[in-house]
Amino acid sequence: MSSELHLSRRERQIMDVLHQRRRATAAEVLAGLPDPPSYSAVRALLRILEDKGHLKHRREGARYVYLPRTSRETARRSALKRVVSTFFQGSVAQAVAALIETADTQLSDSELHDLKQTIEQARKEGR
Amino acid sequence: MSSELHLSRRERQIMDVLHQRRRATAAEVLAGLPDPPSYSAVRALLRILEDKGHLKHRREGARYVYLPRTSRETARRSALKRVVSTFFQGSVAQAVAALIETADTQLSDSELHDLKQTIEQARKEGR
DNA sequence: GGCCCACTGCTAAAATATTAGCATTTGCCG
DNA sequence: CGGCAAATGCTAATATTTTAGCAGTGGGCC
Repeated sequence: MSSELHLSRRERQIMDVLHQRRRATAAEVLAGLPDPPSYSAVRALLRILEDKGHLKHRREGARYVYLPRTSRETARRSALKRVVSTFFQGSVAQAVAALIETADTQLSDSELHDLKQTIEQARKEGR
Repeated sequence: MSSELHLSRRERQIMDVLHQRRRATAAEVLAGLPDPPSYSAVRALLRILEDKGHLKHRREGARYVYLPRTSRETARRSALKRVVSTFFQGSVAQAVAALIETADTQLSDSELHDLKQTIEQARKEGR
């Protein structure tokens, strides 16, 4: 949880690529980085991140495929939590409203319908 | 927008404190930092962030009060956008669902009601 | 099997971020 | 109006991050 705060700039960028793609080879990570450095720079960082426990790798044929060590759900939750607490003073309701109102959002009718369902269910469950 | 990606670890931590508090003195920023460094270290960073255009300061009596340069709305939007794209593959609907379902969320009945309103309005506006 | 290409591991140099210390300024209060 | 407490500005040292280069390894393909 607090670990994210301690990541350096490049480390964070790499973890972002990994979370976005779920899994990636070193070459794919490189391709996903802004102002991409050299290939071996990326691999050095990947090794460091693995040492620190932020990711793991699997051998896949000749190469390594890297994956975040944190589960998808956990990572999502903690990312949202941070945004809500930093930018919305902890108000989930405000954050949801902002998400929906954001101009380039384009929620479909059926998505909106589903969301209402989700909300209704939350209400019933007494959250 | 891309600027956030280029912030160093401490710079980011400081901007987070500033966004959370809206405004803060150097001492308050220091208090809000994890593994707090020295006071003058914080002030050096504040000056750097100001040079880079990420924040501004106002004189207030004897001291400076620092503020983010980006508007609240813009900062919120871009933070959400980043999370949605990194952790939810761009699906706003999924992100909203995750926010609502998060266990420690505790949305009140009236908040849920308001959210439904917001959604209904989005639907009407054809978003 | 042998060759080649694409990958990995490691290490040391360069660039950047982070820090503390000290000199200076400001404003309040007796 | 003088002095003190609490700020700030600056600079140079230190720590960390970031990088590239080179040597080694694996595996597919002829």
